[in-house]
Amino acid sequence: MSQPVPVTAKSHVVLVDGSAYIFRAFHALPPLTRKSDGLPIGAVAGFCNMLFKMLKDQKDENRPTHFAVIFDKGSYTFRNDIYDQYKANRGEPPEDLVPQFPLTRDATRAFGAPSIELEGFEADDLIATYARQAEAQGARVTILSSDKDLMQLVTDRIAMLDPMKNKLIGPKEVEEKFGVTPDKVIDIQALAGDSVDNIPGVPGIGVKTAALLLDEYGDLETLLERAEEIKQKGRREKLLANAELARISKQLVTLKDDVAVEVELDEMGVTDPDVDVLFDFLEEMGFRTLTARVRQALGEGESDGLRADDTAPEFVSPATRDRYPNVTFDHTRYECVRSEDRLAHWISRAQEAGVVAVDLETDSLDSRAANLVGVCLAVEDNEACYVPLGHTGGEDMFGEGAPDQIDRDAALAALKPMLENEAVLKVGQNFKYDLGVFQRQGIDVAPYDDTMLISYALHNGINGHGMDTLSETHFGHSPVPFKEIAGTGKNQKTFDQIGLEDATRYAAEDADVTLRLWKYLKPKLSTAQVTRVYEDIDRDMPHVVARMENEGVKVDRAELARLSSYFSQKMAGLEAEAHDIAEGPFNLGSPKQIGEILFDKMGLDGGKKTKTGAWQTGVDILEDLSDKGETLPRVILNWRQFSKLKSTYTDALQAQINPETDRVHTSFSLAATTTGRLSSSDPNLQNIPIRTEEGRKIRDAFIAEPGHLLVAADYSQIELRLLAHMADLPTMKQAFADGIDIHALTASEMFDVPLAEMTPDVRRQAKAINFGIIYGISAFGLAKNTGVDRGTAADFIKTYFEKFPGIRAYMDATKAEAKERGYVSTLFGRKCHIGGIRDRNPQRRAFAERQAINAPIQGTAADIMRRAMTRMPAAIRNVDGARMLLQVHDELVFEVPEGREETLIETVKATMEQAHEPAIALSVPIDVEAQAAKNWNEAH
DNA sequence: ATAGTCACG
DNA sequence: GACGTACGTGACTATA
Repeated sequence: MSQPVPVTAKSHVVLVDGSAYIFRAFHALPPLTRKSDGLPIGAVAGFCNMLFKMLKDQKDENRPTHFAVIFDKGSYTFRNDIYDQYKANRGEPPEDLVPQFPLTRDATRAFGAPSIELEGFEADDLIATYARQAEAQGARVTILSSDKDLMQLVTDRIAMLDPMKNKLIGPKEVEEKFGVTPDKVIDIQALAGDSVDNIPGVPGIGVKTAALLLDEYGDLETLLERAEEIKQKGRREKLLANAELARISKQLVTLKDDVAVEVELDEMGVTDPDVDVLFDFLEEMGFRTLTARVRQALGEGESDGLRADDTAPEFVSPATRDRYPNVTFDHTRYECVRSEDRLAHWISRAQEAGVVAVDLETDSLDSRAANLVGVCLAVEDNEACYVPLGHTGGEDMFGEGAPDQIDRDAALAALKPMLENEAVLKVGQNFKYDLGVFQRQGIDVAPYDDTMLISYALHNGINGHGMDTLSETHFGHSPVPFKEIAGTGKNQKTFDQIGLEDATRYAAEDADVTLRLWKYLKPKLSTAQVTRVYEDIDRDMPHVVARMENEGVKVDRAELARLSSYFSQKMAGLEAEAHDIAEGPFNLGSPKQIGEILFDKMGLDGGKKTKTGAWQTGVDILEDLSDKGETLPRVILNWRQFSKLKSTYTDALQAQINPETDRVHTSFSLAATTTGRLSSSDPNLQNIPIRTEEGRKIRDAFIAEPGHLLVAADYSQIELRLLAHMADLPTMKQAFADGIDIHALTASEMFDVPLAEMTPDVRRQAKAINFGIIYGISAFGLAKNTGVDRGTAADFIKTYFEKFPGIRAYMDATKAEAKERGYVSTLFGRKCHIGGIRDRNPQRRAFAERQAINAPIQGTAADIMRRAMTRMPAAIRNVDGARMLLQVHDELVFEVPEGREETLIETVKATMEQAHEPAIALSVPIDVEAQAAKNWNEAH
């Protein structure tokens, strides 16, 4: 049991929010039951794992000296006297959780920790009391909870730790969440309210608005007193009308930190548990794995080899923050460069160093609309400069007009030799953007590295690759947020309007961080054995893709406008028809209303609810109803199709056309997917309709310039070819070698039908199966997709495995590899990290397994495509006027002067078909089909 | 902001 | 034995 130990400045007090933990564990963990009698004990198991890890598996400086678990007691507290609706929305706890409440208290005692609760108070109040007491003694406190109500307690010495996500919550994180320092959190909550606890707050005021108001007025009371002064009418009236509600809310959310506790803080001193009591308890629960671990830990002493449990958190405290390398950022050393002399000085420093981080600031996120506002260079940690070139205003500018700046063209001319100097490596973060801007200035930056892509080669699937994420992950440092210097909302300043001091602080830091990321991440490429992936596949993508984005694709606005009104007409007709059948108007765009009409009002069968309790009205459901003879579902589906086409394509696309060139410029993301594919956005040009006749019409609007043609070149069945190679499927490989229709071949093998007698229907089923295999097949999924029942689908899969015996071995080996290493690899060595592959929850694990099966196939195809793309500019240089415009995963689109299309097709085909060479040899041929036409529709 | 739906490979 | 499922994306609309 615990022993009395005085709390001092050296103590580390750990307080567990027991009630909150078991609720979360109950929902997050699989529903285990005790073997002996079927008693549900999943939450208790999670709780015990957590306790065990906490007490035994910690590094010395983090080991708790004092430890207790705090629970809620009863449901009536002093807060109910203040506001009778407090937590009135809470239902009864789940039936399976109720018996686990007393067990967690037993568990706490079995581990030798005090279990603390007090009538009339919530666990939060007791935690607040103890935390403040400990802090007063100078001790360090860690609260195990993710409850935001506790965030008001956070200080330099009091941190929270989310035990499920293993995320440390300090003052910085609280500020990220609420936008104010921890001491203002209660004011935020008083204004914003909380639907979970039924705290009313001020209706219509959310966290964001509350933070803004508090920022301006300081605290809640001042705000309420001066509410008359608020400019926005809505906010003013809401606050005036609900001031009392806000005051009550504040009382409700304020934790009571002076509870007359029964157990003193000093009594929580950590001791070893009584082994007999502990083992008795574990045995009784039937926790065999945990029993073994505890035994091992006690037997082998401190230096045991315990393995971290999948679901148990690794315990990290603020003290471990210093594990990050070199994180001192000193903004005072950044220089704002205002003369050509100083610029020359920085350029020569870059030349001497041989490596320089480069970052551009512009007035827009769209690199084509963007005007250059400034350039940053970083040459060493903390040694960075900002060169303003296009600032138009700002608060540190006296009088009116723009500040003194170096002439933009002179600065670019001075920078150009260094940027193009082979002996100086330029480092950028998401460099595609900057390269695109430089290209438009006639500067071809080389050589360069992109820290985003280095991170992508190293950690795809583990963390994001944006600069802020990388800085936080690797350095524990959050760069100055753009919002901090530019504000938010419609009054947000663009970069040219920001004062030079703020601009320098923000911009130079970006370059500084980028250079440090490069120093930190680049050497990891070779240790992780992904140097080839980065250098041979990814590194040249930024300038190649920047070029494609700059080119854009020509779109016929008039054609889109015509289609738009055609779709409108169709929609109007269908809408009238739908309202007629439903005998009343409703919003066809509202899934909620559709569900209510079909299943509540009309009382149709076959309704299913989503996990949020709404009726499902997706295609599957509506098609089912339609097959049963209902007319309304078909009408809805048709309306939806036209609505989609109109809103997403004909209308949205018109708005994206650059009026000067009549061209549309998408943005390709090079590090967005877990498999190596690109993605496209603003607008997404990788999902332009093709599958239906009406949708295909959109493609008529994607055209070539007069005197030019579009060429579309597609890899044919590349994923199935790669599957045949990787899983070693001789029959399939032979079929590809012979140029046989692969889906027909599959059908013939599976259903014993000679190729000559193949029917479209049988072939269609085989095609669905082939796709299913690539996706990590399940009988359910296949059944849903082919329309056969689940038993038949299961038979299909069985037959497939028999006819193509390599498949099973491939799948098993891939799953095993994922489980063993946490990632799978493409043929080129790109690692795809798979989260959840060791998850105890069978559903999540199965999902991860399907990802693992699919990733090497999809990823290898993506690698081949990337290689083809980076080789393409050199390959098509001999075709005058040919330009690469778009990539759609297995397709590239080009524009070429009429008359040269045949040469281009020949070159493109060869480049694409040989893109994997010489890195790998394939036992299947790679085939590319290409066609030229006036528009994208006919080029297929 | 999130959920539902649907467009693509 | 039950449970939910094809892999990878992005955009729009309704709704909270």
